[in-house]
Formats: sequence, C-alpha cells, structure tokens
Amino acid sequence: MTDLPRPRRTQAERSDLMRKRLLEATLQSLAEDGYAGSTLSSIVRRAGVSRGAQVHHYPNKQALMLDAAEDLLRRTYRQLGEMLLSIKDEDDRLARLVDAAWDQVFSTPLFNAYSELLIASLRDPDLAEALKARLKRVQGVYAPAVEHYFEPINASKADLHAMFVQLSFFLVGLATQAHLMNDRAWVQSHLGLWVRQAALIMRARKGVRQPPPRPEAWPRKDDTVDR
Amino acid sequence: MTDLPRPRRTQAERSDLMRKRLLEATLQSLAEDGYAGSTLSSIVRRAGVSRGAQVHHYPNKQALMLDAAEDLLRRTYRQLGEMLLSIKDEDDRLARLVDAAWDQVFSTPLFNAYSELLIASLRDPDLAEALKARLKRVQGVYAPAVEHYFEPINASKADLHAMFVQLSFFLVGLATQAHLMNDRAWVQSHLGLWVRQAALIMRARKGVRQPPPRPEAWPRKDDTVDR
DNA sequence: GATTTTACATACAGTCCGGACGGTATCCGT
DNA sequence: ACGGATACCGTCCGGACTGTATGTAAAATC
Repeated sequence: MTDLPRPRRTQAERSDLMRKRLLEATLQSLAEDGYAGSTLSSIVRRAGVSRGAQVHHYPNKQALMLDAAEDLLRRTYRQLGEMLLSIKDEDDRLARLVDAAWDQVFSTPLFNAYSELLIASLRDPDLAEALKARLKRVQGVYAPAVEHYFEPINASKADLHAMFVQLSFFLVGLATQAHLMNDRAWVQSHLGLWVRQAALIMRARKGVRQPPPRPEAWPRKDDTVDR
Repeated sequence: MTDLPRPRRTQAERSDLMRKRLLEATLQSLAEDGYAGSTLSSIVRRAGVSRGAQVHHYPNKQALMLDAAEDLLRRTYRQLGEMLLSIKDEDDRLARLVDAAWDQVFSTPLFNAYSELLIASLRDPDLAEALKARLKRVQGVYAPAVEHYFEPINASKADLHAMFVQLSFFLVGLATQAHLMNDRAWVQSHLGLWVRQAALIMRARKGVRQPPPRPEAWPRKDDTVDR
C-alpha cells in the first residue's frame, strides 16, 4: 500500500475546492430559491458538504453572499469578455451584439442570482458597496470594446457610451420582468427597436478584423472579508 | 351619554379602514424592509393593530401580499394617470414626461415595494399572475395618452408605443440599480439621452390643449382571493 | 515524529416566524 | 332586544434558521 486510493491533497487545494463548491451552490440557490430562500442549510445540502465546512470558510451568511457576489461578477466579467471576442465583423454587428448579450448573459438563470443580490443590496450596504465596486470593473470590459467596434455619427462619443449603458439598464429591466411578459418574439422585437435606434447615432467601424483589446484578468482578492 | 365619543361604525367601514391600514403598512414595510423582511408581526406592529386583525382579513401572508400588490398597482395606475393629466402643452413635452415619470413614480420609495414584489413573483406564480394581469391595465393608461400627445415621424405607430415600453423597462432597470450609481445628475443625463433618441422618431402633436382621455376607474375586485 | 495549525463534522442554544386557537367586543337582521 | 354574525384580540406551538461551541481527522511545521 504505497499509494492510497485517495491522493493527498494540500490544504490550499482542499480549501479552494470547498469554496468553489460552496459558491457554485450559493449561486444556484440564489437563482432558484432567491436570496431569502437561500438558507445556509439548503446551500450546504445542495453543495453536498457539511454545515461545519461552510462555517469554517465563511463566518456568517453575509460573508458567503459577498464572496458569491464577487464570484458572480467575475464570471459575468469573463463571459462578457468572451462574448465580445466572439463578435465577428459583420454588417449586423450591432444586432448580433445585443442578441448575444441577451442570450448569453441577461436571460440566463445566473442573471437571476444577480437580480436577487441587487435587490438584497438595497438593504445591505456592504453588499451594495461590493456590487458597486465590481460593477465598475465589469463596465470596464465593454467600454473599450464599444469604441473598438463602433463610431458615432452625428453624436458625441459620450452619447455612444451612454447608449450602451442605457442598453444594459434596459436589459436589466427586461430580465427582471420578462417572466411577466409574453414570449421570446416579443423580447426580440424590443431588442430590435433598440438596435434601430442605436443605428441612428452610430455605425460599425469598417475593416475591424482584430478582436477588441483583451480585458485584463480579474485580480485575485487577498483579504477575504472585512474583519 | 346620548352620543358616545366613538361614533358607531358600520362593519364595512371597520373592515375597509382596517384593510387600508394593513395595506399601507405592508407597502411601507416592503419598501423599507423588503419582501422577506416584511414579517407579519412587523407589519402588524407598523400598522398599530393586533395580530388577530390581520389574520381575520387575510388568512395567510400570501393573501396579504397579493392584495398589497393589487393596491400598489392601483395607486401607480392612478398616479400615472394624474401625471399624464398634468403634462402641459409645452415644447419639451417629452422631457417633462420622462422627468415626471422618474420623479413621481420610479424614483419613489413606493417603487421599491414594486421591485420587491417583482422579484418575489419569480418564485410565486400566483403573485406573478396578479402582477401580470394588473400590469396590463397600468400599461393601458398611457397607451392612449401616447398617441394623444405624440405622433411618429419616419416610424410606425408600433415603434412609437414600443419606444415607451422600452422607456418603462429602462426606468425599471434604472430604479433597481440607481443606489449603486453616482448621483442624480448622472440619472438625468441618461434620461436626456432617451429623450433625444425618442425625438428622432416622434414629435409632440401640435395644438393639443385637452388632456388625454381620462383613464377609467379601476374596477373594484369582488372576489377577495383564491380559495 | 511530535506538535501546532488547518479543514471539516456534529450537537446545541437562542431567536423568530407563520399559522392556529379560544375568547371578547361590536354590529346587524329580525 | 336578542341571537347570530362579524370584527378584533392575545397567546401558544411546531418548525426553521443562524451562529456557536466542541470534537476529530488531516496537513503543515519543526
């Protein structure tokens, strides 16, 4: 018995894996059961770990939620970056971008988790602060990409960017109310309207063959939480 | 003692008053403490009534929340109607309308209650159904008013209406995230962008002196809740 | 290899929530 | 005026949740 069937794992490996499982379960739980419905017991059950593991890594519920929010925005950051890289140089670049944003980000169950955290942050200043800080970073993803792909016509650069900010808010509103609305076609038609309106003040840059500047990696956090 | 200091109230009066107090407290509580934080005890405490009164009028929490949602949309319906009636025939009618919608509806604490109900309805089909039905009625308020005040230019009537639907979603997204953003000026500039974009496909009708058709009164509900 | 630190597990304590229930006051039809 | 219906009150109970305290195995340190 030189090698045990269970390989020896280092402490850091164990911790990272455990946190990953907890965060994954937390985000799933947020999406399915909502913020209030995401009880520590249910999260732990979903993750298939014990209650003690969670309490070891996160002293209280808020700490877990803060880290989950961080993780969620990190994922979104990455996903948005990949989506932008996947946009090809086509005539209907604007429409493709909007569709991709809706399909790959805002209409996903993961975004429900964001909605929950967003509403919860109305009454949790720490959570609000975390979301605010990380949101800025996410916005930093597509701000350069916007100028890379599009140029204003009869409008200022500021309007160009503002138009996309408006899009994101529109998509948030859409995502939180989509379940009250009819169907996908209805959503598509409204996305189409935005595209037509946006086309009035911007156009795709000609001859863009390179993808936008690769967004920088998200810096690892060193301090876990506030103490 | 011919006249008691407390005048005799009819049963219906007592009930109506009690429900009013409960609904008022519920909406306040939703706005301040959120859906999960709006416990029956806290609502009752806020309303200054006993626990038994509530349970008499609403058999469970969901029934209370359903009625509160109904009441909230009814109020919004009324408020939107009044707002539309207050719009004067001015050059910047569009801008005034948007500002009024933001100031008088979407940025108010009452709208926070709507956000809470909205998110809660993701996991409460009954609540979702109630919101959906009543939302249609609210939308019915400004649909005629839109055509009363504006006419499309280089666009279809459908686009005209869609543009305002888009506005409402944009405002919802704005309202749920405004606390993460900077300041009022920032919001104003984005509202301004929408106005400028809208002005590209619509204009105020000339010589409109009459207010839009007065929205019909909200029909009283007869069946209280599902049994 | 002994000891200290870290990772994880289980049991417990205190709190609070939602719903049920028994009782009282007020009103209404007759 | 009187009996039933309606409105209202205060309390109790089962359950669930969060945080804590204690115990055990594994890994790191020396």
